[in-house]
Amino acid sequence: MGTPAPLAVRQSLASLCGSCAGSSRGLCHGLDGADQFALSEASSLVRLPARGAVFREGDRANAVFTLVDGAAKLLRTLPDGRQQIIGFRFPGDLIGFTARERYPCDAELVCDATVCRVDRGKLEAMSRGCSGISHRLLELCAEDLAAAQEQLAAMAQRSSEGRVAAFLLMLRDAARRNGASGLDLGLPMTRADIGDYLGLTIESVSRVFAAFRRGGLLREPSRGEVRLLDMPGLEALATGEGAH
Amino acid sequence: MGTPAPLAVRQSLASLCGSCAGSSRGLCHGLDGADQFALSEASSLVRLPARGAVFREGDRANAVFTLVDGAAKLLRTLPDGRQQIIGFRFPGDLIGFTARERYPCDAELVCDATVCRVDRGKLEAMSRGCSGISHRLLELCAEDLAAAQEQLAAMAQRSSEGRVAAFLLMLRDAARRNGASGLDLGLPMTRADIGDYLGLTIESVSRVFAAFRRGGLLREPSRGEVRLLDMPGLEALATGEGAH
DNA sequence: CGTATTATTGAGGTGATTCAATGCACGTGG
DNA sequence: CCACGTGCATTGAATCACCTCAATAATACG
Repeated sequence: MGTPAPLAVRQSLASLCGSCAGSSRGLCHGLDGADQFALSEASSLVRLPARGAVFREGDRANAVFTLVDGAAKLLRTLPDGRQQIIGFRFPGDLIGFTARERYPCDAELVCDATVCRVDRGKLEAMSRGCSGISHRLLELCAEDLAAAQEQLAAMAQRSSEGRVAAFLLMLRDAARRNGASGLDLGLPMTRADIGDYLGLTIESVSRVFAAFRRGGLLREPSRGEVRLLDMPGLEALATGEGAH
Repeated sequence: MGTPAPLAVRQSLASLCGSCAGSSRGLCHGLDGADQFALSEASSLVRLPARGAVFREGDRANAVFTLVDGAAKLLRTLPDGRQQIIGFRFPGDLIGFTARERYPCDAELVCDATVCRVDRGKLEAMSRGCSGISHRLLELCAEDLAAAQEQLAAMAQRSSEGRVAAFLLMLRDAARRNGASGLDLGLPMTRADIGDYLGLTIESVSRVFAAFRRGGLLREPSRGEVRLLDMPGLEALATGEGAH
């Protein structure tokens, strides 16, 4: 992990950075070539299986990760054993960035995935040197914060249909950021995951999906896929029309 | 606003910084004397009345504020006119820090308050110079993020009693950070504010308070004051005993 | 003192949950 | 190839928690 990446990996990272610089979320976004190169020197690609943990709550936060491919969930296990899902992460998203010594939650993959691991010490050393990275980290943190607060607002006073609609639109936005149309979505997470995220039971989630299907808002061509058919309808539900 | 603070104010800031350096949350925490002085040079004290706005959603984010005294709420106005309260802030808390160009939400005072205004340009210039401030900002942002995620977890699957209990404990923690016992709390916000924060109606909030009073969990000696009588009971409710 | 604002309390309705049963897809082993 | 088990999703019926609507009470303020 601490050793320099072999040439082949370094090259894949270079191209990776090339692509993630185009995204509005990646770690490299807005960095100049030198910074990007420095970053790729400190990083390594890791392939992990579905249900694998990127890290666990309480682990020493020795690295940050960029999700290259796949999908992950951030979660905290509650005292009574249930899990609260904090959020989902998609390709291009940063995972595990914190100012604390230990990770504040688990990061678990919902399907096979590839992550780009960046050593924290090296990242911090770099961020002291070049203010570009340091500023970028702050931006990312602020963005995460805004997203969390957004979601908070979303969650508190929305009906089950509103929550699921908002969730689907979030999924759509994530897909769009990665170049997809936003009409056909991968839905790698289970109903249980969605429920734990939205504060609903499995059954409620299932019923809402069924209602959306009946109402012509979406289709599910197969397990793990959704096609959104009525964006305006979903937007309306998510925006609180159906708040109560 | 852009002019240097008069000597009297500067002195009060010096003492302010002295006190806030003791807190674990203030902007100055962990900064050395020189940094603290530089910071006080860039700041000014402002006194605002209850219901006054520190800033509004969409305003250019030209400054960050430390709440010196009083209490504030952060909120977003929903399309249908209701307000979603993102969070409450208490003395020592930083308000309005963002990486974006504009504030993402309103900041409104729930009672008369004093804030310490720091010009953003100066703060950023300083943060480029001394990495102490820059790192502190990142820490604060990460802390806010953790708090928001914590609250998210709290909110989603808790009963009304659990939510109010969690809210009271949050208030207690804020009071403790400012040196109070945590038993007698100021409760400057209305039931409506609490409801908008917790995703409950005014009536539900009122009923929960009534139930807590009947159950001997707390007393309300007067409007705007609470005395917590049964911490373990409240903790139990907040921790999800009464999850459903 | 009267008015506005905030808080409380009750009765009834609605939506999400709980409990329970069934369906469906997938992999495994006979 | 089919029987079986497992995990995930769906659906139904009954319950319960919170909301809505409405009236009253307490408090603050001019």
